[in-house]
Amino acid sequence: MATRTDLSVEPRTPLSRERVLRAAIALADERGIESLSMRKLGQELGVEAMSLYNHVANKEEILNGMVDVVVSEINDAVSAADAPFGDWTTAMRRRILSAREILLRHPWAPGVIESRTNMSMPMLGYFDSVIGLLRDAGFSIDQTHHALHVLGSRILGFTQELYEDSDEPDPEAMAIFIQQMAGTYPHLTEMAKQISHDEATTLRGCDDQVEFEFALDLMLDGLERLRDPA
Amino acid sequence: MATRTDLSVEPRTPLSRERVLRAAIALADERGIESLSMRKLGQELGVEAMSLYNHVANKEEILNGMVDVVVSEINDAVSAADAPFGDWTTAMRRRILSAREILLRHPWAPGVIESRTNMSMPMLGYFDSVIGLLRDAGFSIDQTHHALHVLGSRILGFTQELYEDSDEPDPEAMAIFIQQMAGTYPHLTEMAKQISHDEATTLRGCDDQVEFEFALDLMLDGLERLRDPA
DNA sequence: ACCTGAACACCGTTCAAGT
DNA sequence: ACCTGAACACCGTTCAAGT
Repeated sequence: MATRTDLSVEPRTPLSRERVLRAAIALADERGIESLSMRKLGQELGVEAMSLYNHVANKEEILNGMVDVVVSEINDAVSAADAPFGDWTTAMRRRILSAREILLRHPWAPGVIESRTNMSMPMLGYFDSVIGLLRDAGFSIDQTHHALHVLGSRILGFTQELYEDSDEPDPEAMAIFIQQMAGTYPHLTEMAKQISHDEATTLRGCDDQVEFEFALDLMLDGLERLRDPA
Repeated sequence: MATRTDLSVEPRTPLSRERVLRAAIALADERGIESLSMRKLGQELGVEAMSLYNHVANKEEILNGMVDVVVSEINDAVSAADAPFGDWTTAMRRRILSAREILLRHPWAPGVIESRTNMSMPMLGYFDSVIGLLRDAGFSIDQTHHALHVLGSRILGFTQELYEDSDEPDPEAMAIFIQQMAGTYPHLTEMAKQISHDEATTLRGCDDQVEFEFALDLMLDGLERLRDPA
């Protein structure tokens, strides 16, 4: 009982670049990106921090690798959901929303993606297919370039969250805030009042998914108008 | 010559919260936000790092304060440029572009703003006036809320830069890249080719100001259509 | 070939001690 | 009231030494 008999099956899986990346992603998913240090990652793998350097050059390369794994996941998802018919807006819409689904499972990814300075192959592949979709729809190269800037990070399924609503709605604190700030920030309080009123139905400050799709559709509409000038 | 006579004028200006923040902003502007450590900031002020804690609670509060200074700068600029006539799109356009002008002088600001978790008074004031502008233009509260999500960080004058083009254009490396990647990423190379061709005129990969304004105008058009449905 | 311990140069921050 | 030195608990990373 005290000793494992079948040593050949689980003989302390050897370290590898892939295993390091998988562990890093799991750690960031579960405990947040700020918990990802070389020492803690080593600990998670039952190894000293210094051993990691046998498989990755440095922490920066771990972050690069983590992004690549996630973007590859996105590439697989969108190419699986590829349908060769329908207009380009619905194709783009579906693609972006499935990218978003994946990124929602990796809350650290947007920040890390943003901090990368070099394009990796999975990322190049993703953008190449997005550009292809727009070109096939009839956009000129210039228009396609503009479209990428319009959609921005939304192409990958995320947007900059200016002050994400705190996890706790805390209607009482909100009520106090509204009362105190009514004089100083009349327009803001008016809006906060309505949002906290709607809260009964949506349970949160605002429904991020709804807002994401609203903004996405507005941009796709604007681009569609650009493509085929009346 | 060796001794300063007029000691009363520059008798080693006493430390203060304001002086700490000003030095922090100057340091981040000149040497990048990654150079902003308590020890280096103290050094810049001719003081030990630990002295800073007499004027700010911790580094987090320094970052909060830096953002507040910059956002106050934006508030001053937009209220100075306030004109009570013209349609809402031109008013919003001017406001956002002058915010952008200020943020371009503080390259660290977008990242730090994004990492804040609490709204400060200057930030609340800025958003209140943006909301007021939209409400006065006739948008409903819901529409105004959507508009904020559509514009996102663009309201403050910046957007997430997915891979900012490296500072050095390096046309030779670009040519090699294009040749190597042509088979794998056909659409991307087609676009890169055109961009590096235009480079003669624009001197950079792409003109960020032009792209920012293009995206902004597309969004303002989309919102305007929403406000007054035909 | 892979893993380790000790060490280095950095962090933010606390605290008792100085003036 | 303000500043300081020493110290603590953390970082990423190097390197000589182990097996």
